[in-house]
Amino acid sequence: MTMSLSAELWPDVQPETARRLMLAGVESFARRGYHATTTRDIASAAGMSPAALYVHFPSKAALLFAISKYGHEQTLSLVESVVARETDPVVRIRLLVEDFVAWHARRHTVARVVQYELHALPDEEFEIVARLRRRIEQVVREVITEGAATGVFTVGDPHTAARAVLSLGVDVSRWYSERTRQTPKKLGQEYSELVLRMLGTKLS
Amino acid sequence: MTMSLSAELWPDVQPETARRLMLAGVESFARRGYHATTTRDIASAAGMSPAALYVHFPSKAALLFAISKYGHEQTLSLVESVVARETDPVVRIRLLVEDFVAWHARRHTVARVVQYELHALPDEEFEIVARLRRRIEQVVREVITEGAATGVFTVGDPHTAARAVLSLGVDVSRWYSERTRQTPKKLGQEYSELVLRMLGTKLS
DNA sequence: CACCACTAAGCGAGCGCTCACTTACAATGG
DNA sequence: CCATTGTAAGTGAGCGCTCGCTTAGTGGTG
Repeated sequence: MTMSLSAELWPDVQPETARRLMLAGVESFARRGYHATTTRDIASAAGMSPAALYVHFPSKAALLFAISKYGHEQTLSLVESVVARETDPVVRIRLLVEDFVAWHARRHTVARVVQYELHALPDEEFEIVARLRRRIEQVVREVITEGAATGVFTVGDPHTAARAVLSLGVDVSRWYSERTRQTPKKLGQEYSELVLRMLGTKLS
Repeated sequence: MTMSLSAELWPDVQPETARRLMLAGVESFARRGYHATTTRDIASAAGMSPAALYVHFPSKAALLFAISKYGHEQTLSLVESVVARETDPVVRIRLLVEDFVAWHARRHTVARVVQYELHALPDEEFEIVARLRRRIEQVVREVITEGAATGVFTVGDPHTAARAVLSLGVDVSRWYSERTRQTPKKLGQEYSELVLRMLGTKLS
């Protein structure tokens, strides 16, 4: 069974038209940026009239927020689920980077909007996604801090190391494209090796 | 002797008014993004009337191009000068990362525009800065490839490793701010250690 | 006086968004 | 079983406003 991309990305958004608008929004925002895309762009990419957007979303910014919030929740739960099912810091970091990087490659269009368009959000909505971002960073930092405490990691400052790890993942969405000759999964594995070495681990 | 920030950033741009406009542009573009800033924003930040911009630049896009081209040339020459004065791959990478990261921290406002607003450029201008970017990436890749050949680096794919190194540097401009409790120089040194470990070097 | 940097005023285009209206369809009741 | 009513989803037209940029004119300088 195959399902539409929009249904795969946002399974619990209803109706399908709203999902199509989100998909059109993601693609436009990723290509041209939020401020350079017009509501007419989005609507016509979704095969509808300009006014149709406002049946499902109160504003253009609300559409961006829906995309951004959903994307941040997805990456947070991805990170949290690794921490929930593993305990060894080395394994945690390996799987965490594998999944985080693979997601930013496979979903690079969504990820680009999530990572680089959040400043276009109104203050209140921005604060909500900023909280989610802080939680993601905190999880990574705590794993590194714990590994440093037990001696499996050797890092100067866990804060800086966590920043570096996340930078590597986030930035994948900036340069990755369909033409990249490396699958998301493979890239995630390669990056997790780089990160583990960066954190001063002996590769097992 | 102190000199204005704009004169420090663009010593050979004349007259001073043009530099002030570039500085105002950098600050506006970095804060709100290219498409969200208006020519009125820029002009009033430079203490002039909206029309004054067009005395010195033919368009808003041309102002962005001037900023972007200058910034790319600066980072390229930074990278090339390290390669010109050192030969050991380990030393080259260390200094290269130190300088690249420190620049992206100290000049994070300019760097933000350079790294994240280039898609707003018209096709022709975009192609010019894209060429500069490819040269930067090429230099880094070649240093890593050479180090891998002589055995001082151990990396799976030099292409991926080069991407990772640049990602770390570029992304600094996204999160670094005046309030960051680490000087650009210190950050560069810490990052260069992370990178050397990432590339499989024994720290000397 | 000629020149040049700069301004005040404003033009045409296109923006986000709204409004009056139509359509498709499900529920209700005699 | 059909006529009636209510509702959600969508359209075409266009409003009020702001955008990038232009034009006509001004004041200071050599």
